[in-house]
Amino acid sequence: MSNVDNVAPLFKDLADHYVACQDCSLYRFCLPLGLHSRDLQLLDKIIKRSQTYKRGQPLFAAETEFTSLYVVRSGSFKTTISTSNGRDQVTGFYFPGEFIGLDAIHQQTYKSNAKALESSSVCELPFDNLQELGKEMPQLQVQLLTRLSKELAGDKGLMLLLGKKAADEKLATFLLSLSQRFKERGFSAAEFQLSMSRGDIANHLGLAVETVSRLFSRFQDEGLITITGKAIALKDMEKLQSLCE
Amino acid sequence: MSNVDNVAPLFKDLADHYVACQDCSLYRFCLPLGLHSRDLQLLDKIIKRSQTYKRGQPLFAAETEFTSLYVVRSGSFKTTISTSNGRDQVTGFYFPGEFIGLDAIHQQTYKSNAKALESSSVCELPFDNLQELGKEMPQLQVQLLTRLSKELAGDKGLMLLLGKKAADEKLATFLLSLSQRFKERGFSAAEFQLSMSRGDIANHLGLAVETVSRLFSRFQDEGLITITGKAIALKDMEKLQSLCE
DNA sequence: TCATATCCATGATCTAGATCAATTAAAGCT
DNA sequence: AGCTTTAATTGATCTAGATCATGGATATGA
Repeated sequence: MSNVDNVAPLFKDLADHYVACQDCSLYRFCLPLGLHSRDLQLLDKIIKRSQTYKRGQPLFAAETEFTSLYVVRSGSFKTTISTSNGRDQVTGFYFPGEFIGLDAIHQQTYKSNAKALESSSVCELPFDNLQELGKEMPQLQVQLLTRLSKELAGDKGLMLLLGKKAADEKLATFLLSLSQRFKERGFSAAEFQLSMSRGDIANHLGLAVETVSRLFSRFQDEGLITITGKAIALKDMEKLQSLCE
Repeated sequence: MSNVDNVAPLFKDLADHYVACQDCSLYRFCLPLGLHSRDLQLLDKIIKRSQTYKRGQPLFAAETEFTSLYVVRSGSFKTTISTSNGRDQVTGFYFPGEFIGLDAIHQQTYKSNAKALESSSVCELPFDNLQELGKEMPQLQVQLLTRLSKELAGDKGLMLLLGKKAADEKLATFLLSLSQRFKERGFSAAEFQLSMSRGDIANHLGLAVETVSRLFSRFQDEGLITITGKAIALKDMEKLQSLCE
């Protein structure tokens, strides 16, 4: 997640320093929520925090062995799945506190590709260790279940978007979803950086790049947004909202 | 799930008689898989098995309080979500052994509508009881997690379908997905009844009814299938497969 | 059993958004 | 700093599939 000058950089140091769960600014979005202090320390021990990823670097690849879940610590990622003939679909964008890899549990194989969109870091949760811990920590299992359920609900919403919405409704819905997630994390809901390319946005929404580009221009002409490169400001949230239906 | 004459009716009596989990023909698809006999009996006790639903009857409605997960025992269901202005998207079809309501866990509110497509029955799993049980039965939690993960992976596949596939690819993919699920359940992979309407299929695939109707006719002309009303036979699986990409 | 509603098939037409094409603007690299 | 590659914008054209329209087939129900 990129910063905007006028916004408090809540997460800026996460990539650089070791931060225990209990001191982490992501605590309230994250897995440990609701765990007792003792349990939290046990969880803390199994988390690998070393990794950082550069723009474009893969976190994992489809069809490789599932070993770990990941939680974004800083930056952002995208996931994609592919047809056998090479077309692919961006299935999600992931920001600090969000889980990546949940759809790999059932077959013990990653089904998606995950790539960093900018310089990013993650907490790695080796799944076997997590399950061991879960046996003595029902609360942890509940958290995991809740996370999975939340992603599932989000994906149903995306199915509605992909199946039933017009291009402008899709883009408006997408922008407000980003806005909401930035807001929850203490960033400005109105101004932020798009860490993903126009192509990624288009792909994710089931549109052509050109359509997204034209819509950005049109939205700007209509006073809904201002956009310069990757920097976007939402100027008329109400109208954007009404566009989502 | 409807029957076809030449197929062994594995599940035919489930709606009529009480069947304990350990005697249930769905056992190997279902939640109890891997539980010890003692645990199985405990699970068995919290399951409500009374309900049957007629064609069109709701199992639950969106925006109502989440109380239970459901597993289809016989028949089939569809789930839908709606935009505020009344358009809706069929998010899934559910057959015996499949879970309904998993996306409601995180907000304790059903997000979707679930409706029976034919005379159907379910096992109701009150979620609070299930969680109580989960505290002493890690294996149960693992099963739940796995189920959620599987549905999540399926939905990512649907996103690929909705976002990137052409109409004929969508329909072929859909038919083979049904075929696969029938096969897993001991029914014919080649001949089955479509319990859902053309409209439901079209909606689910992000198409117009007319397009689905035309495609069924075209597939029949091309010798890929034969279809008479709700009865369909897949005549050329290889070609259908190659259409999916 | 007949009536009425819903579902399905097929043809004719239209359009949102894809594709093609050319230009400009940013990012990376050495 | 300049060179090369990739990303983004904008315009012109095309097309897959939506929409509109009609008639036939299947259910539902008094």
